[in-house]
Amino acid sequence: MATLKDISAELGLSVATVSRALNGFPEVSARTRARVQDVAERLGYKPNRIAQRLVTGRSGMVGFIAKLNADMTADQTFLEILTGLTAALAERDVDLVLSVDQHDDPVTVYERMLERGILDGFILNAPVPNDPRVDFLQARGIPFVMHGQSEADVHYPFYGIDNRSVSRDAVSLLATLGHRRIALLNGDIRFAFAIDREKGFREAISEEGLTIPEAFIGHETPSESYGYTEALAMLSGRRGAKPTAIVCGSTLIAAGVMRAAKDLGLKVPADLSVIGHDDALPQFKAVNFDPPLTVTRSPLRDACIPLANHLIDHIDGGDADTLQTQIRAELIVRESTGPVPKGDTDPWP
Amino acid sequence: MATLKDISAELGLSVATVSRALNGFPEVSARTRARVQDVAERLGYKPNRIAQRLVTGRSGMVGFIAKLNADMTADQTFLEILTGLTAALAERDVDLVLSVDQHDDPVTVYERMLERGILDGFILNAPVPNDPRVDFLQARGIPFVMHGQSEADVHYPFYGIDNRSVSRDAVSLLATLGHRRIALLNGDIRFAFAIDREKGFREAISEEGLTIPEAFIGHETPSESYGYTEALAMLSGRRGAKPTAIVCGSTLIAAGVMRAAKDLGLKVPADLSVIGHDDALPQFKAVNFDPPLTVTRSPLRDACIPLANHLIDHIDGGDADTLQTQIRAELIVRESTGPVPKGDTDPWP
DNA sequence: CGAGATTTTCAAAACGTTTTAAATTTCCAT
DNA sequence: ATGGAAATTTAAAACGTTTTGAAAATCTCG
Repeated sequence: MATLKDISAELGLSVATVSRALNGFPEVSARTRARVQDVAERLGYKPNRIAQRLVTGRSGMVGFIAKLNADMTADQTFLEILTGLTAALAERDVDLVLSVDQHDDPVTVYERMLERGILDGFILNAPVPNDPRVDFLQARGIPFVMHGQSEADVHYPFYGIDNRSVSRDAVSLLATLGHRRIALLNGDIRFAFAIDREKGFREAISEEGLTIPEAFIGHETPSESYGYTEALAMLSGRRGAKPTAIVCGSTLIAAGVMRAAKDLGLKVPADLSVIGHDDALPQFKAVNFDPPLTVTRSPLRDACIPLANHLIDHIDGGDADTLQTQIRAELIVRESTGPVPKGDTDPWP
Repeated sequence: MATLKDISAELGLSVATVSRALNGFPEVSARTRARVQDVAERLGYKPNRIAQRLVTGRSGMVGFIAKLNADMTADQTFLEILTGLTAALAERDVDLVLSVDQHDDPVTVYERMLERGILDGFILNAPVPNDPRVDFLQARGIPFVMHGQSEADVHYPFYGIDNRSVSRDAVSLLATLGHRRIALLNGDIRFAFAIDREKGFREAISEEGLTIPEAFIGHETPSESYGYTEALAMLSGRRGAKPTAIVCGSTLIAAGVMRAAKDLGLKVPADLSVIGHDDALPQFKAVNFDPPLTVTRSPLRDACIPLANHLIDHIDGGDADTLQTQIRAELIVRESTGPVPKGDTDPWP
């Protein structure tokens, strides 16, 4: 591996000048810079990250810790994020150090990774209210970026979608179609995104002058089978009046709901409207549902580039408060939503 | 962060002695060592990896590159390996740098990660015959460990199962049960594991004095739907004589096969015996199949610790030829295999 | 007690980079 | 030419560790 010394020896310059020339410092003459770049190119010089880090305190490496579910599985969304993230970070010459957390204490893994002293920062996802990781990292002054948001007024960089609006848009569409009995099958309520979705849902429901019985709000780790069993329970009439529309926390849940409808002989959207939130995972497409699923959509992959940029900019000294982005998910109306069935326009009893 | 200098200053020793004391060098007196360890403990000293790497040439970081499928997905096995690997590496104080490869050229990502000069080695998986990554890394003298094996006589560390025996054990069991028409639904034949499975399958078949029509050997990226459609084609009689037993490359394929059997009104194992290879993914258990699936079993998770150890030992100078392990998968007979159906004992026509 | 051997400790160099402070060169107006 | 300002380059220090070669301390035994 070629070093600065090799280049400087070749040109009879000092390493300092070579370093400056390569790093675009203004005080090196154009001629010298060109000669240096030439030789650097020819020798295939790449700065040694390790040496750089030792003096600058930066390593060009950030950490990501994947939290496993209780059943020791991780979901596809995690893979999706990982894929996009490594690509986005690579674009800015940053590497990703990964750890998979199988423990219960949320911060010990962060602590352990920090001990080695090789990380410039972290990417966090799936925030919970008053996320302990935030306190931990802020207390130590470690930069991080959050995918999503746990509270309203925070002072760290984040990128995420407006989850309240996700539910509001869904409810608003359904209300416009005349639906009065709208159920919610939400994601795991421990997480901020699900809390916000529920909040937005309740707000929108009451703004539409509607109500929502507690039996028709559910939340659990998204899975097809959760959607199936809950929808079956709701649509069978076992819980009283049946919903005419179900808002789903994910396409996976929506798939289960649609299977339940099918098994009960209900037509979508004639008898039941279904809407889901779509993270746009490549292996599971809402548009291929039968009928194609109406969704609020925000591809996970889209989050990766801003996430990487926010973090790196913050590490580079960027002000946290300016590195906050919240976008609105797109509402895509397909064929799983339709007018409320005639004669089914009563509100919940 | 406490440094060696802090400790040496506190004790009035040189940093050299402190370094030696902490690293277990024999020439430091027991008394001094104890004092040093004491202070190190009290100050929470952790060696700075970056500085260590600069002088030793070791970083304590290894790379893993996940290759995405054509449809941009990655499978659960990848997650499983990642989980086990980060845990096993952490046990020996090594970190995992991850990259997800979305390109076609298999080595460019390795090249890019090497450029940064921060990796001690790589963990490779899913070898193909004459794997180009092997040539590339060997040419550069970069240590690596392979999960699986592509050829018989290799000079790099590896850990994997004997895939020929996987098929042989399956065929042998089925032959003992009287089956004469045994089909194979293998994994993606580009990979060494699938090639070996097919090789072992053909060997065992001919050793049992049987034959195998080409129409009843299939291979594709494992999926439930692949198992379903292929089994449907084979069992419908569309291809001529039907198999009485199907050997599956994965439990996923086996699940599809069993669904096909069910849809055709065939009972397992009365009408059809099914056997699969089980990587023991936590979210998908062969024992929960209906009926419980007979498998050759080798938990992916089990590979992670030896994989990590082989690599680290190799980086530490261990001879590659001694760091090679091949284990035999366990045959677990459950209820998806049974005697050949009476009157169905003819060989393939 | 003292020479020699052994054990223990130390100062300094090294790894490859960035950066500070100082030195040199170049340029411009007198 | 000359003085001084501006532009460019340099030597050296620093980051935190390991390691080399030498020095100091301790032990051994006649």
